[in-house]
Amino acid sequence: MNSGDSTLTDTKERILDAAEHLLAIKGFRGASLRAITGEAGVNLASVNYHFGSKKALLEAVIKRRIQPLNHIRRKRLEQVRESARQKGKKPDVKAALSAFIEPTLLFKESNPDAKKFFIFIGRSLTDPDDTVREVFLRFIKPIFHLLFETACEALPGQPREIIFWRLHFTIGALFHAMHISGNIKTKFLDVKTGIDANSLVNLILPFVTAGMKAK
Amino acid sequence: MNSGDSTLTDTKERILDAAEHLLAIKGFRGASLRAITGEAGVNLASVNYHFGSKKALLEAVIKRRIQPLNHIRRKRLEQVRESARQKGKKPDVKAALSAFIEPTLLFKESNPDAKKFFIFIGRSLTDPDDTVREVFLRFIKPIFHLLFETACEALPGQPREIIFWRLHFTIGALFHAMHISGNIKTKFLDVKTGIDANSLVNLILPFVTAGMKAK
DNA sequence: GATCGATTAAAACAAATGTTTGAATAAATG
DNA sequence: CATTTATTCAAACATTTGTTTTAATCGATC
Repeated sequence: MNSGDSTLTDTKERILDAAEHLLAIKGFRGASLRAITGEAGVNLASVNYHFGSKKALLEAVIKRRIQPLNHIRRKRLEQVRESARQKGKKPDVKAALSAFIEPTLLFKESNPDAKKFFIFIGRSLTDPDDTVREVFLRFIKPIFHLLFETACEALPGQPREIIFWRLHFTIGALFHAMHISGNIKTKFLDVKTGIDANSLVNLILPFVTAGMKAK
Repeated sequence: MNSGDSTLTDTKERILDAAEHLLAIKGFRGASLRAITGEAGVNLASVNYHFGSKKALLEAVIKRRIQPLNHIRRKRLEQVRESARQKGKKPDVKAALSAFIEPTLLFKESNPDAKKFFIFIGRSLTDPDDTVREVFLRFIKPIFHLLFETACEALPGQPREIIFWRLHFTIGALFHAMHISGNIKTKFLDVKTGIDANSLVNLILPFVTAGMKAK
């Protein structure tokens, strides 16, 4: 019986790893269960046995990575708000953006396999498959709202609608950067995509900070 | 015989329209030829008869919209460079960005059907399907290079690599905005997606201009 | 009006998909 | 050890996919 030992979860984790890889490069429809189980070295039927369906596998793949990431993002965003409240000042815009962006980008180096997931996140909101978008949105929504509220506190002069759109521009810039920087191809539109997470943070933060503060 | 009359091209255009619609909302793999021909009201085999293959249909769909769009973007970008050269000054950053962004967004209102294509463009660079990315990249690359050179002239103080990444952030912000603003769902992460093109231009231009100029 | 090429139509094709089945094997339990 | 449960495995299932085929229909030209 399943008692949390590694022999059983081995199969599940091998499936998750292979699925993560293939979902990232092939998408939900393009990653067939035969390809996934083939790469994982397990039987085709084991996906439906362990997860129930392909959609449930997708959810498991996303949840495994997003949940710990969201935990960090939430903690850092609440830190920014709390420390500002203690000082009696409004939160710093750059700090708020950094609280969301830095964990997201550094996440790549937290786990060697997370790199694959980068490509997947970068496509999450525009994925042609309803299921993928729906699952990702469910996870992203609460964090996005927290980021939004923090940004509104940091920029009390700006209308909320403008902040909303500018955060979407930020997300767009970030996710696009994640997609191309996580790409297998070494070049994308002639830019070297092999860039380390810290450098990318230092590139994107000034850009979006200036954008949020604009005018 | 084909002599350019509307009865013949009618079938091809009906296929193109239906394909554009379904490719946008379902993606390349999700849009089946049966669904496309069904919506177009034509026979299944007519796609392979008129276009040769599904991939060739995809190329035709993209080319039909992208080519005229690229023509406008190229003209406007060259205008920015030329008028700056005549004045003996460097190009204006905002003008350069506007030359690329404005036609892209206004394109939505040039054609009532182009709205569907919006979603497709918004996903073009991160599409899970190799074919889609490859075809879009082929069309986007030369314009992106022109935009890059213009931006380098406008920001002579900045290293080219930084400009390169910031333009990618710009593209990411723009395409993400296109995707959600072209979306069928009226709400996306609680923001109203039904926004007219001019308002979106006025929202995104200050953001990316400030981002390009940052520090 | 007959002929010939272009287009449409219905049917069949082979390949690939997610899922289910039922037997075989392994592991755990009494 | 015997038995029960969990897991693996190969095979088959029913759909769906893009493409091809072959015949029917249409349109223009002689």
